[in-house]
Amino acid sequence: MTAERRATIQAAGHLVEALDRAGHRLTGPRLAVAGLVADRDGHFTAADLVVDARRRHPGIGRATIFRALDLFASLDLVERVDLPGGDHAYVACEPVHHHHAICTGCGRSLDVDDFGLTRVLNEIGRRSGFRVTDHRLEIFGLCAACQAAQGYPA
Amino acid sequence: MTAERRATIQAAGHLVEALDRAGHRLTGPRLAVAGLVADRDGHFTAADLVVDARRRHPGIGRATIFRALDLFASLDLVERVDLPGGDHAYVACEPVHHHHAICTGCGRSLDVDDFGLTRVLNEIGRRSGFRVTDHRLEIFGLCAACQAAQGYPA
DNA sequence: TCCAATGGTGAGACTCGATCTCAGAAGGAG
DNA sequence: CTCCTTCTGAGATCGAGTCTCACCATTGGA
Repeated sequence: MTAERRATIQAAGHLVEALDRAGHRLTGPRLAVAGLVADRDGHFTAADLVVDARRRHPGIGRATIFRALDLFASLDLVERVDLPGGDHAYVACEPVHHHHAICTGCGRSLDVDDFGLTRVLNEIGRRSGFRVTDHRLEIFGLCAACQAAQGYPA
Repeated sequence: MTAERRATIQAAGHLVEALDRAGHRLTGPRLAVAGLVADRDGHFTAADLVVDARRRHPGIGRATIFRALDLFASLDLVERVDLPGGDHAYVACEPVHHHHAICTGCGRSLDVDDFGLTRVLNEIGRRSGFRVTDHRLEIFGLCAACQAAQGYPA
């Protein structure tokens, strides 16, 4: 168990470190979920993780996975996104404000910073009298690799 | 029934017209749902409409309401938005591309046009190689009226 | 070393929004 | 009116997410 634990900590390094820093216990199940999240490439649903867990860490309960995801989300280690179809998904990400560009081809997501959005929001507030307190921008499209694969011109 | 039908058509005029134009039947239940949507001020959940319907048009099934909302959404007469809490809601809107600013005080929503967002998205695409095909911007905050009510300085 | 307090866990029941199914009821072209 | 198609209501069903509860693990104090 200790070897597996060490391997997980290595794979999910920053997740584990952030958990520790926030004063949460580094339990086996949490490390396992952190590992599954770290191994995921792109967005995933809670159900995806449940399936992964059943395969790679049988014995972990569904509730524990939801709890771990909630915890990660509360620490901004993971973010909830809403797919165009209305499904909820999660994306592992850095704990700073940014947005996600989600590739509809491969499902990977790309962190995107502000690029002037704040200015646009300020403009909206100024013109409409609306006091913006929160916002969410989700971008959908094709990443460079998927464009190439589908023969788009560069 | 015909009088009620005429009244509904008047209240939910553009919804009904759009349905007709798209070649869908103007049935009683659909007109009723269209009327409920038109009477709503701000965002609402499917459950809200179900409650409204039970009161004002008993006899309309739950499934019918969901089907009508799906239909309206497919015609861009109504848009699905995802509230910060993760709930799904709908907003009646004009069938042109725009975004919603949702007031967390009163729940009303304000249609917002582009205000430079397209430029931001283009910039994102240019810098990252991502080919943006779709996006969703949701803005949360306080409308002018709610700010005044809560004593914010102008 | 023991003990109690705190925090975490698995299992399974439960909630509730949303979808599906199916028999029957309307719309509407002719 | 007749017939075909589309639509509808009722209720079953699904499924994501939450809750409860008894039990386990870790920690820090004595």
